[in-house]
Amino acid sequence: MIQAPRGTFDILPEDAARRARLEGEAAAILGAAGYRRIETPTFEATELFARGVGEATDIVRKEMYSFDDGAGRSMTLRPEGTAPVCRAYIEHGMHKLPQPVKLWYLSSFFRAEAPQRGRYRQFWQIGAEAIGSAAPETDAELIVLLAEVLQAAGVGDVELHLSSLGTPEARVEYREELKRYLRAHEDRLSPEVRDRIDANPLRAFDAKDRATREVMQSAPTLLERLEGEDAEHFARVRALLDAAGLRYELDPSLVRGLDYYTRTLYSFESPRLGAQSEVGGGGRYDRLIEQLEGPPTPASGWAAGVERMLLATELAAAPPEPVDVFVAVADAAGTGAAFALAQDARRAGLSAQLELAGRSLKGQLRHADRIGARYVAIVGEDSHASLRDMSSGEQREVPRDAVIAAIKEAHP
RNA sequence: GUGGGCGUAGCUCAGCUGGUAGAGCUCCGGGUUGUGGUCCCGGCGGUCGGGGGUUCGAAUCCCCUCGCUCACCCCA
Repeated sequence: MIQAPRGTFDILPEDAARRARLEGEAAAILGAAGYRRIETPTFEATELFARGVGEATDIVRKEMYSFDDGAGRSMTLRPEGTAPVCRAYIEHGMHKLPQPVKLWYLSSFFRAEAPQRGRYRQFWQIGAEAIGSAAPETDAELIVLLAEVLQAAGVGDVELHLSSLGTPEARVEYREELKRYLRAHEDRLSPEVRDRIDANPLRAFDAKDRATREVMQSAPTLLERLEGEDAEHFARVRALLDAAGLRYELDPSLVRGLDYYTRTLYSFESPRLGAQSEVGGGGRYDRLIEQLEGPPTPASGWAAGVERMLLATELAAAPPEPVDVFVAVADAAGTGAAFALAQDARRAGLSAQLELAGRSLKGQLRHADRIGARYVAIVGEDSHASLRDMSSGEQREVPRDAVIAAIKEAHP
């Protein structure tokens, strides 16, 4: 049997209905804040991610689905949304629009990871990006919007972790300090952390290894080294969140695996999830546009995992569409008339379903009951139809061409 | 890539120490010679994940393999 590829899944009708609801909630919240929808291609030039996400990241090093497009160019199924949106911003000259340009998307992404609860190889994210503003208000607003989307999705009991990375220049000095500290305690670090001391020392804060964690407890943090405008920016973001009544925890160990982040950094964690507890997160990325050969442009944004939100919520599916009339056939002679009646009913604005499985009349009535049909019109060979009210059980003979009017009269 | 758990009908599962595959739900038909929701009867549906081995005999024991899943790692 051919199965869906490992780490992928089918979205069956019931699940699709839950997703449609989630999409509606997000569209309303983001739309009200002036964010407009954008969709970018499912695949992009590999170079976009190599440069945008960072050559040193796990995503680029081992998680991309890349392929040759047949003309010698390397393409990659998008592993994240920020770099493509920035590419579109640059390509369409959006720096000439009023800034910031506020965009949101709901798209699927692809990463070749080992699947587990809340982590898939094709997954969906809702994301929002505000490009062209360095203001701390932009970060705070984005965080508040993400909190609202999560709230509307039914993911209420989340914890917000907040940090700041400063600017890359400010980080250089700190990185050296951290490297010196790690080397001094090298013997107690896990092998993975030790191997990354030079490549990515900040990731040591992420380690789950016990001895490493103990070492990191007394490690110098970037948060305490923030100075000047970086410190002011962060203080302002915090003040705005405080004023908005949003609770958060300062988390100096918060480190994201994407290279493009600067300053503000955050994640929302849900205790209802397993090991993959992050439902959404993001931050500021003031250098990315420039790195992709656009004009120097500050920006900020986040992404939230659709599957993770759905795992952490009780959000019910939208109720199924009501069926005004089910057109049943009493004998084969009536099938043509039944077909026409169902179509006429739909043109008249009713929802109508037709018997399509060759069921017995008893079976047709049972089916009509299951799908919640309000009326059943039983069409036979003569020019009349039996119109049955399924809730009362009352049934009367009606001229076939008066069936629709009779239903509309009862349910205007 | 590494480790734990699990793979029996479309779904949820039973099948004890090996004896020749079962239930409930779903679906279809009938009871009502043209009529739903309850009830009754019947039917459709299974290479017991796959391969090999032990045995007179394997869903059951052994080995290998594949898949799913949770975790490490990483992240949404």
